[in-house]
Amino acid sequence: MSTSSYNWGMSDHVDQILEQWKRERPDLDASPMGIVGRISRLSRVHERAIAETFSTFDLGPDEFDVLATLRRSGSPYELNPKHLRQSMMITSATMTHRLDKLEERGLVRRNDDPSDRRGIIVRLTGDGKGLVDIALEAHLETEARLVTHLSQQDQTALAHLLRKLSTPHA
Amino acid sequence: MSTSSYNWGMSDHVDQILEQWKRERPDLDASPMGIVGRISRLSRVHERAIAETFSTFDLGPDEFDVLATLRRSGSPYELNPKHLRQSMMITSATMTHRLDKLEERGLVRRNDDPSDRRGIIVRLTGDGKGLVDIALEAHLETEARLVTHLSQQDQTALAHLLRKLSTPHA
DNA sequence: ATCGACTGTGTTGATGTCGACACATTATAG
DNA sequence: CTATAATGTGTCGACATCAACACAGTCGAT
Repeated sequence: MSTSSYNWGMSDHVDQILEQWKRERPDLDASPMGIVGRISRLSRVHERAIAETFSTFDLGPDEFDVLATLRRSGSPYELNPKHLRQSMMITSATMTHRLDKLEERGLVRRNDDPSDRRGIIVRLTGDGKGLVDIALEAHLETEARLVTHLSQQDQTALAHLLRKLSTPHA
Repeated sequence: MSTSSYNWGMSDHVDQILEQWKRERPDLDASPMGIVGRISRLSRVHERAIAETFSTFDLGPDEFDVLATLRRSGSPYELNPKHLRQSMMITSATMTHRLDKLEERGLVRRNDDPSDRRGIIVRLTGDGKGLVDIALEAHLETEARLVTHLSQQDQTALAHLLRKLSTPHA
């Protein structure tokens, strides 16, 4: 049982699931799992590979997300927690915790927001910028490796379809 | 800032990220994010919608996964924890915890494995089967809703490309 | 038949995440 | 201007998950 390591190129784990449902619940159409299920599963696989890359830099994917969001926002690498939260779809509790850890390590700093006394502004430090800049290169190499076995055309087509799926109000 | 609600059908969140990297790190090719990043993000969005559906049945997606794996394995709805773990890519600690909860609620039962005294066999109870059978229908409706704005052709093409991406040894 | 390596399950401690709430500040309605 | 609602950040308690380890049972080489 569990033909997990044998794969002759046509059937993946999700295909097996679809076949099982077809047999057990032929009254239902499980085809959406062909998309949703694979996305969920791929996401888990990718996250592990990515986490391994970041472990080289003593970073978690979560921490990298914060640093990278600040980095790509451009100089002076400042954003408020609300923007960061919305960008990465996490709650305020999680963001507070992440920022605490990053601030302890000197990778970001929290400063007062001059325009709103409730708010703060998170700023990438020099150390933070240096770390994210090198981690980013390793990260992109990992991501490239995860998709290399697709042809360039397939990669383009897949990205296009995923973008369509991401925008319900098309 | 955050043109989040403005969307004329071409640009999504990941596109904005790609543009930012292009500006800040033009030396790097961030295009793999067009696939990996979207998969990660879609997975989070989907998981929330799916979790909401299951909450109707006082189930988490994690618990449903166990019940559904047993259900679709067919009568007598028995699998060992190792098979379940491999199928859903979690550790033994997590599986033990999930089974504890499901067993407390009377949805599964742990029995001795007659062929291996180390092992056990997890069996779906009548209650468990009843619950998973109705939860499955609601779940599939949710999943169908998540992909309906793609044409049938796009859905087929996307599923096909995702399967390719899922099988590195093609 | 025996000894060592491996396997299946469970335990423990740590961590990341969330929901619900708290507090101060800002925005809005009258 | 004042009262009320909304907002930005943080705190607290609960929970799912993981890595590392523990232990009993099985397998395999000799």
